[in-house]
Parts: sequence; C-alpha cells; structure tokens
Amino acid sequence: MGLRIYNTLTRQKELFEPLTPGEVRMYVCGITAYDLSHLGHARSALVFDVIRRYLEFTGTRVRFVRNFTDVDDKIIKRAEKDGVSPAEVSERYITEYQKDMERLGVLPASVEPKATAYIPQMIALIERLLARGFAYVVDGDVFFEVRRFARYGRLSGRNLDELLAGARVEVDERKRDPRDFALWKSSKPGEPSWESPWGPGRPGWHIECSAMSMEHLGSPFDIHGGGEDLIFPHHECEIAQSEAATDTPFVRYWVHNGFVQINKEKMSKSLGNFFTIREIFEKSPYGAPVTADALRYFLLATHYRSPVDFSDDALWEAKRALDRFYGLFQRLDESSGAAGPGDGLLLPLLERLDEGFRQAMDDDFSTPGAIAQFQLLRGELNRLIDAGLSRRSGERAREHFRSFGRVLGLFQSSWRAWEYESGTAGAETLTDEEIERKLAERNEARRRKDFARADEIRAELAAFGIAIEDRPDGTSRWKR
RNA sequence: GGCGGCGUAGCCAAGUGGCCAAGGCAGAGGUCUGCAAAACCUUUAUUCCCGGGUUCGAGUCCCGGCGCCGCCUCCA
Repeated sequence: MGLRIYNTLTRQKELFEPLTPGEVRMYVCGITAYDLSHLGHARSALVFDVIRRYLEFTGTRVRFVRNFTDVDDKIIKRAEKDGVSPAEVSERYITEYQKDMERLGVLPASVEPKATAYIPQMIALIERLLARGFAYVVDGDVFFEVRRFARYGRLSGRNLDELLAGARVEVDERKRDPRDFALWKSSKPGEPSWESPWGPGRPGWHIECSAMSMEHLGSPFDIHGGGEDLIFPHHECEIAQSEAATDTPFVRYWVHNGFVQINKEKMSKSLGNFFTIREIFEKSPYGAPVTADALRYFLLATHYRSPVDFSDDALWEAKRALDRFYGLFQRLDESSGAAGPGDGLLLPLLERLDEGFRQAMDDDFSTPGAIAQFQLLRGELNRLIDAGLSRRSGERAREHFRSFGRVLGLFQSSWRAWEYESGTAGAETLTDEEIERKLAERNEARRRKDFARADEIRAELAAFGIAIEDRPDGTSRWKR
C-alpha cells in the first residue's frame, strides 16, 4: 500500500516517497516565543510529533527540525511591557514551551533552532535574492518583489489580483507593490538589531524558516508543516524566497493541521478564547500524566486536518475512554497463569491490530482510525479474558498495546500508575493502607451477610472518590 | 467581496463509487452480583443539510441552494 499524505500544494492525497529512501527530512514551524502556549500550539506540536513517530515506527530515519522564532514585534512589545530585554522574553517562553511539551509527551525535535542564531544565513539568502533581482532595498529595508515570482499564490490557491482586492493592511508607501513583503527591517533605536549590508536591522518573519530549513535539511526537503493559518502568507512567502534564491523546488509535501476551536470558533490570542497548556494541566482534576494522555487522546481522536472543538466534557470523555483501556490492562495483568480457550485466538487478533493500525496511519495519518482499531481490540480481549486467557497471553497483549500505542503516545503507563494519577488531586484522600483496611472490614461484613455495614463502608470510600469492584471470589479491588 | 474547508445517529467522529454506513461517549434492555461496579451480550442513522444530475450503482463525483467555519492582518 504505502503511506499517502494530503499535500496542501496539490490539494490531494499523494503517495509519499521521500527524496532519499528510508530517510525523511521535515521542518515544522514552531512558536513565536512571547507568551505561554495554548492548546492550539499543543495540537500542532502533537500532530507532527505523531507523524514523526509513525515515520520512525515504519523504520524511516527522520531528521526533524522545529524552530523557535525569537525575534519579532510581539516579543519586543512584550519585553517593553515586562521591562526586560527581548532576549529574556524569548528565552523564558522557550523554556516554558519545552516544559509544556515534556509534560504533554511531545518529543524534542532533532534540531530546535532559534532564528537569531541564523542571521548570517538569512543575510546571505537576502543578498542572493537581491543579486537575482527578486528583491530591492529602500532606506535600510529589503522587500521581496512578489510580481517577479510567477508561482506566488500557488500554495494558498489565490492569484495576485485577488490579494490586492482583499488587502486590508495599510500599505507601506515605499513598497513597489503593496503585496511585497519584508525580508529585512531596519531597526528603530532600542530594538534588537544586527549589522547587515543595508545597515542595522532585523530579519522579516518569513526569511528565518527558509534559512533554517535549508541550512539543516537542504533543498528540496520532504515535509514542511504547520498550522493551516500559516499557509498564507507565511508559507507562500517561504516558497517564493527559497525558490527564487535557489532556483530549485523548496518542499515536496506541505502538511497543515486544523485548528482547535472553542464553541466552533478558532482558538486564538486575538479572540481571547484560548486555554494555555499550563492552565489545562493546573485545572485538571487528574495527575499530569493522566491529563496528558487524555489531552492526547482527545486531540488524536479527530483527524489532524479537521477542526476539533475543545471542552471540559470532551476531555472527560477522552479520560473515560482511556479508563476502559487501563481497566483492560488490569484485567490482563490479573489473569490467572493457566492456559485457556482464549489463548489460541489471541495471535490473529494482534495481527489484525497491526494491519489495521498501519492501514489507518498510512491513510494520511488517520489517528481516529488507529484509535478505532485499539477500541476493537479492547472489546475482543475482554471477551478472550472472559473465555479464559493465560498470563503469558495477557502480557503479550499488553505489550502490543504498548508498542503500537507508543506512536500515539498512549498506553504507556502502568494501570496502577494510571489509577493513582486519576485520583482527585488536592482533595482529601486515604492512604492505600487505610483503604485496604476498610476493604477488609467490608469483605468481612459481606461474609457475615451484613450488607448494610458493607454498603456503608462502600459509601464512605466513595466519598473519598474510591470506587470498589468486587471479584467473584469474594475479594475486591478498588480505584481512586 | 475573493479563495478554501466542513455539514454523517442525542453527542464526538471515520468513511480513498459497490458486502448490513467504522469506532467512541451517553441512553435502553439483558447476563453476572446480596445490591452495585467492572466486563460481556443486545439495542440506538431504510440513511449521510436540501434540490437536481452523472452512473448498473453515490455519504463518496458534478451543478445549484442553505447553514457553519477558516484564510485574505500577527496567529499552530
């Protein structure tokens, strides 16, 4: 079959063939580091993390670059507001971002370059564009002349006339054409600046990604990703700059993720309807590992290109779904050592997961399809356990969940850790010993057929958020 | 206004022209249980926003509506 990826450039799914077989080079636009990241940033990071993991899962070597924009108007503004330097602002929020990613279980990229470390490469690129007649200098600013690049607009599906008609920005009079964009900006006093052939200044937004991607991945490279709001103008401009400078294609597959929404509206800074990753973890009633898994499950249960609507209910639903999986893992773990009728049926089921999982992921990274495969297997395994399954088979099945789940970053905890972290944080709770003592007392009462007392103890434990499940043999297990 | 996307059960959500339209959550009934919980079984869309068309056959392709969203300004 082979992996097929939806390419924004061609607006269709295409068979994915890396430039070098067995090796993929991908670049994803990271964040501008001027504030805490929100769920939308988390989705983008997660989606490309999963894409990267899946490629690696299939035996591909992945060189993965995710950048940080650490020079920008918003950073400068924030620095003024906080009374610190722009560098301090970006450093701080890069660190915060990395903390968030670690907590979410998003792996670090192979390279995480910062724009300011690539000023010489950017200057070289701009000089090349000037030499080739694609750019011009006005009072220390350098602009890219969009009209000179015939393919401008191809990625976002628009032509130059439409862009002019729809222009809502106030036009910089010094531009030859209102659609031209800045490659280099002369800096005002007090702003971060670097020496350049055109005087002290700082790079325009788009040029950094061209410089950093080509520096680390060459040109062309395989996959360039980002949120769909970057299609225009950011990625359109990247293509123009890069291809005008090198005269070779820039990127082969453009991949864009859809937005996180709140009540069907895009989550964004400007609308103010955003949740930071930080506050979701802090507000969550669960431990961080459980919240991370629930968040991942929630985000991956929708295809990456579709919008996904966030709510507390949605997160709760994801948590419930994961509870069922961890419930299965516990049952698998508790299965008796003896061989049973289920053992002979196990292997075909595991093979079916293998095939179904790959088929789903090969179809433009259909994580919802992959999750459905896990759900199917969950039901099958519960039935096998009812029929009788050996401990050895149970371990084998659990290992299957763990190895395939790793691609999505799910099912990696032990069921004990899962239950423990599911405990209502902050609330008063009981120690394991206290719970065991209560449980023993209850089971003693049950033996005496003193069900009133047994139910009373169950209610007491329930008040602490502890649920009891009785086993057929008269013992009980509990969950926080 | 231009461009793009979406509209599938109470809710979330797959679906690359052709077996009964994945899967999950919630609900209902049942098995099990002292009662529960968990697990399992059964059940929940004669139909995929509406109207045309292409086809032997369309949720899936085409045309026209209606509704929602996004981009066109910084934005994952």
